[in-house]
Amino acid sequence: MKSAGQSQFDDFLPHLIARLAYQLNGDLVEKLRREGINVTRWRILAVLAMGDGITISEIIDRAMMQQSALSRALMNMEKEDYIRRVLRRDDARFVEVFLTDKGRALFNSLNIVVRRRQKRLLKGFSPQEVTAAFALIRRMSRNITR
Amino acid sequence: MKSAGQSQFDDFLPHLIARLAYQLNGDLVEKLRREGINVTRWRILAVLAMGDGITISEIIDRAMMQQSALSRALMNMEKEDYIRRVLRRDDARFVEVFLTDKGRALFNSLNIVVRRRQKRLLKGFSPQEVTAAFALIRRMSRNITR
DNA sequence: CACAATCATATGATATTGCATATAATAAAT
DNA sequence: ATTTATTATATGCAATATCATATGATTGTG
Repeated sequence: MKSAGQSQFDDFLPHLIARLAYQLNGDLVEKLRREGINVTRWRILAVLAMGDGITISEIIDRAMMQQSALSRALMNMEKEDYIRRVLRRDDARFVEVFLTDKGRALFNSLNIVVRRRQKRLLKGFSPQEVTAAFALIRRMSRNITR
Repeated sequence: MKSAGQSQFDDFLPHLIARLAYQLNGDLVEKLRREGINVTRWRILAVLAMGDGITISEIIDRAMMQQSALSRALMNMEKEDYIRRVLRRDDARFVEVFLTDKGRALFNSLNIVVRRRQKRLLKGFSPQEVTAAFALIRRMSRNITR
């Protein structure tokens, strides 16, 4: 009875994906905790490290979070001097967000460790399999957004 | 500069997976909101629907959440008569959790809708591609847990 | 049998999130 | 030039999550 239930779950792909993301996350959380930050803040750092001076709305798309949560996270991160917010000159509705040196240093120190996760995730995959993995995830992503 | 950053992100598989899970989640949230429940509660219902009478610890594994969060969610769901908790006879450390009729009815009404997501996720996939998709996700899952 | 160790769950304190709505700046319309 | 809409971000408040620790039950040990 129990094993039947379990297999029913394992046949449901959205659940398997959620589980995989959860596992990946748990792995990350441990590392981040030692630095005193959480996944939300890590994502913000990562997004900004790929290119700063972007607006809140742009961060939302890339960091996968809600506007209100982001707004508050940025407020706290600014207090702690990881980022700074600057009103855009020609249109003061926009806030442009920049990494401080402290923020960039934190990103760099974590990124080395975090990048290893991809290798672990793809351990034992042939180059073709790696390519296929990327293609598959992207394809499912597109299926959902449309 | 910005597009380079974006592509750097897109080459990072853990991020793509997190994004896909996030998209799936957002999609789910909309449906659940109409019924007045959240993703946490949905997962609990789903896990129990696969087989009840299980303990908190067993739910944790399957529903992908923390013990303290689960404990509180169950407390609220019991108040609202979706589940009930019963101490295990021979070992009162354990709590066995059961769906009530109300809980089961809610699960059934939502499950029909939610199951369609898998079809959408896999839209345009051949049977072989579906098989490959499951295999891939499971393989990455195993890579992470080890 | 007392006593420590272990296990399963609950809870206090605090932080974070989510929803709804407010504010503030700019664009568009009359 | 006002008024109205729209866009971008912030915020009040309630719900939830997290961390650390407490409680209560059982098992093992001297």
